[in-house]
Amino acid sequence: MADVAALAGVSGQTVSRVANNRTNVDATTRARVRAAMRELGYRPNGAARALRSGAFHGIGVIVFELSTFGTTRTLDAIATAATERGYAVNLMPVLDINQRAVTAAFNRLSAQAVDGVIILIEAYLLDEAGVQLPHGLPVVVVDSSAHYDYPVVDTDQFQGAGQATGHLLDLGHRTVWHVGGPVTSYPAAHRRRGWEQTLFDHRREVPPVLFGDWTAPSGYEAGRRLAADPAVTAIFAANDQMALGVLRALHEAGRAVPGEVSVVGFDDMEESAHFWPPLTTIRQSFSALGQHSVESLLEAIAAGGPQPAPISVPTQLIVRASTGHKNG
Amino acid sequence: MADVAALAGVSGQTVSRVANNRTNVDATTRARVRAAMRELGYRPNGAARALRSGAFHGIGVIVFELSTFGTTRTLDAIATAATERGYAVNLMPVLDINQRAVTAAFNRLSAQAVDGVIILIEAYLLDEAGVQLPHGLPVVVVDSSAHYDYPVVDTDQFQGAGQATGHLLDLGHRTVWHVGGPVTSYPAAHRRRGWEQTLFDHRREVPPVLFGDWTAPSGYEAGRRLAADPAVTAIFAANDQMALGVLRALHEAGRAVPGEVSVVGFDDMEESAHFWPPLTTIRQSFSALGQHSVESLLEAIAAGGPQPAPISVPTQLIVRASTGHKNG
DNA sequence: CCGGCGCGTGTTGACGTGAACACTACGACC
DNA sequence: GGTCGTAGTGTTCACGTCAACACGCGCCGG
Repeated sequence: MADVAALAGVSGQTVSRVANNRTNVDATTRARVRAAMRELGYRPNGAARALRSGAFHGIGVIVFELSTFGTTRTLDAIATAATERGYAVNLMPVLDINQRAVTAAFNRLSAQAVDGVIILIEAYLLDEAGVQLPHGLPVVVVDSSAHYDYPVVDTDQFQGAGQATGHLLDLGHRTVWHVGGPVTSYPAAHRRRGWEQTLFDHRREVPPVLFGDWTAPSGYEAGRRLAADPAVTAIFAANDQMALGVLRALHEAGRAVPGEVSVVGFDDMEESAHFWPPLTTIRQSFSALGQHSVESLLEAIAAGGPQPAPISVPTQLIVRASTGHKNG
Repeated sequence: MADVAALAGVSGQTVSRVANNRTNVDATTRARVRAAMRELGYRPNGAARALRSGAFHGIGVIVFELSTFGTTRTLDAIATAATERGYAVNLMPVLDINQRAVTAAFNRLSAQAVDGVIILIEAYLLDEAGVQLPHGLPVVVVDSSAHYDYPVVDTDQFQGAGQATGHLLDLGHRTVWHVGGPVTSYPAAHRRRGWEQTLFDHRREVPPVLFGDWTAPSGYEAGRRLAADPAVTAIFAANDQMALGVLRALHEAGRAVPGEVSVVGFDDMEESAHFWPPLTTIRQSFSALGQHSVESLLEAIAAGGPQPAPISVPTQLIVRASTGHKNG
């Protein structure tokens, strides 16, 4: 900055004023400073700025694996929303699911230049790791089961599972089998409860749950067992990837979809519309999820502290070719 | 920091020494400072640190859309590699594909606290936007067609396309049809040239390319046209998502895969193994891609300037059920 | 003709940290 | 017993920026 000031023949303060687009600078002076900036390739030092102003204009996002579909989409929405509001996004990956790794991520966090944090990993990991979140750092958790004193944003898992199950019952199926997510996952538990409650409300039998781990192979494994049981005519998988595995198992067993068996997923990945057959599923609005998290966090930052204000994002049933009337 | 120092009855410098794990601090003093830190919830100010040391220990990653599979996986690998080396990852999304948005992203970049940048968007966007990369900021481009003076890291698209095409010819197919990526995309162009060259080397007829846009719907559209042509027995799609669309179109047209038509994709997404039928594809090592980019960038940062040292990551043919002998 | 006001610009200092240097106390060695 | 080295700690200052205040000049009204 000093170099720019010298070249333009002004003081550093004037350079600062130009850099920040202040009004009280003469037009010719401004032009001279701009020229000097370009010539020297000057760019303001973010660290000094942050130090001076006390705010970093950055948020941290703690993630586990980007490879999972939902996390990625949410992160995308968060990044977009944050950028639009002039905030930078700092990615903080947790390298391993264990206490040490999570704690390490939070220590890294402490040293980072962020004004607040969005937590995208499942709450049970935090519980297990027993992490202590830094004081005075606003936090938003994207997982409705978090029992911390932080604002929470999440998809309405319970409602979505109800839509999926209800849709299958409406089609005349006696009951609905469920391929669930991992036992440890709270979102998976909410979907399971939504399914269970709907069956209960309709006074239907509740078949045993087959647990998967969100991946297509685990869905395939569950699908093979379900395909072997002729009583099974309707399956609700806790996400689209497992539904894909179920579809493959049904194809291999020669059971027609939706002729003999109907299948519903959850998430509405881009690909789901092109599975064979195209998958009926529950659409989550990841963009709404991301936007709300950023908004909540920035509110908390502005207010100087976190204020719990849970937000629940509704889901939408997308009917495609993988579901049909029983014996239809 | 001053508060901690006062509470522990030491100078600020000693607190600094403890925070940085220097050796020359008495054990009892160290313990006292640690206790004071905990009590006051002290965390070092990243901005001041960066200002003092001149290095931010952070890298920026410029991305367009996280929703595309390859970008996400690469970003994941970059984040992991960077974190392992003690670097923070700053996500810089380009909100729109147009000159203004790209330029805006680069301006944002200038103000950000990063020591270097990895560019994950396609090089042609940079060309079109005519952006001027900041001076003195090391850059690595993940797109082998970049003609800038920066280190370049990319998957060997040409080799991969050759493997895919060669595999189909080995199975006895007369020639191979191609569903290509967007005309503007250089990686798509490389894959197209790899396919073309292989057909040429085997003295086969080169059918016209059907251009898609990487998405399953565009693959579906291309697939419908190919399905209508009985001469088509082998299709190489430029990515797995388009291959998925092709598969669906073939199913709908009643053409058996691989009985009548063989299909190969590119990327090896997690789901590809569970498509119906499971998809033969070309696996890219995204983790290698990410790791190499980070390594190249950190080298450039350490050296004080970028040094072109192109890295090409090999591909691997993964044979699954979607390909078979002609008329087999 | 003088006081005051407003605009454009310069000067000073502080944000939190850590390198460089200064200093003290104490043990080892000749 | 004096000199030197070393471990532990304190003091000073600069990193780049910007808010707060100070200054000078021209213009207006009285």
